[in-house]
Amino acid sequence: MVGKKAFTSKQKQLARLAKAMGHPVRIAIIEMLLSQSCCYHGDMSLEIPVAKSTLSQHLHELKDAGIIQGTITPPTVKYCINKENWSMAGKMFEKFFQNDKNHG
Amino acid sequence: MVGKKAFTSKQKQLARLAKAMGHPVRIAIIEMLLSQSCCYHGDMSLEIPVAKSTLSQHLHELKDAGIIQGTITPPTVKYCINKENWSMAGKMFEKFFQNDKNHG
DNA sequence: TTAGTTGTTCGTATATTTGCGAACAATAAA
DNA sequence: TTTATTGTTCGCAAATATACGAACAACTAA
Repeated sequence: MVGKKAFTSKQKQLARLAKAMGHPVRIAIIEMLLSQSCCYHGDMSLEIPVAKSTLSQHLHELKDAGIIQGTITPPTVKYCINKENWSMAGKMFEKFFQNDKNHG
Repeated sequence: MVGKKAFTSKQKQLARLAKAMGHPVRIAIIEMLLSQSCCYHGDMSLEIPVAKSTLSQHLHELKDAGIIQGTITPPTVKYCINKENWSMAGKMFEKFFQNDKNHG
């Protein structure tokens, strides 16, 4: 039990982002938001094969991970990608896949 | 219940890869393998703060997802990144983050 | 106020994940 | 054969994740 290191915050953050993307429903949500700039729960509900309550849960998880944002525009809720965080996430994954430790 | 589309195999594959990366232990494993070319269970066990049986489970998951490979070299087992699959995964994530539908 | 629309939260059930130690398997060494 | 080393699998417990419909909240329109 000596010498074992705790996880770094980068490792934890990357894992958190990956986990948030680790479900087909959430991949589909992100793709819709990326391709249409913004979308409404109802729109997504027509395309994605889960109950609206389940969709809401997945949206909540993506929001929690910082990947998307929601804005209330009664009676609907408009979701969009959190562009700043999405860009950061993209860079993290890029570095990870390149294992590029010298340009960070 | 009309008009809902099943998930594409790309969506499912990306979600599967993301899910496999969605845990700090598995991120740490991949980082070790990327930086040292190859590693042994025992080496990783000294660095990563989980029981050896738990580590074995995580290695199994990464193998299942196609990210790593294991070769028995008695009495140890040598793990390495499945470079071909890793490269493909990198490209999938790259496209996803760029939402680049015109160059695939 | 009463309906209607949209989306979230609640309550519940089931499935999966994570984790550990014990037991096991495979091999090498004595 | 016995012992030691390495790593996996088993058995179990606890925590999370997934999913659904019902109920609810917030707002708009009649």
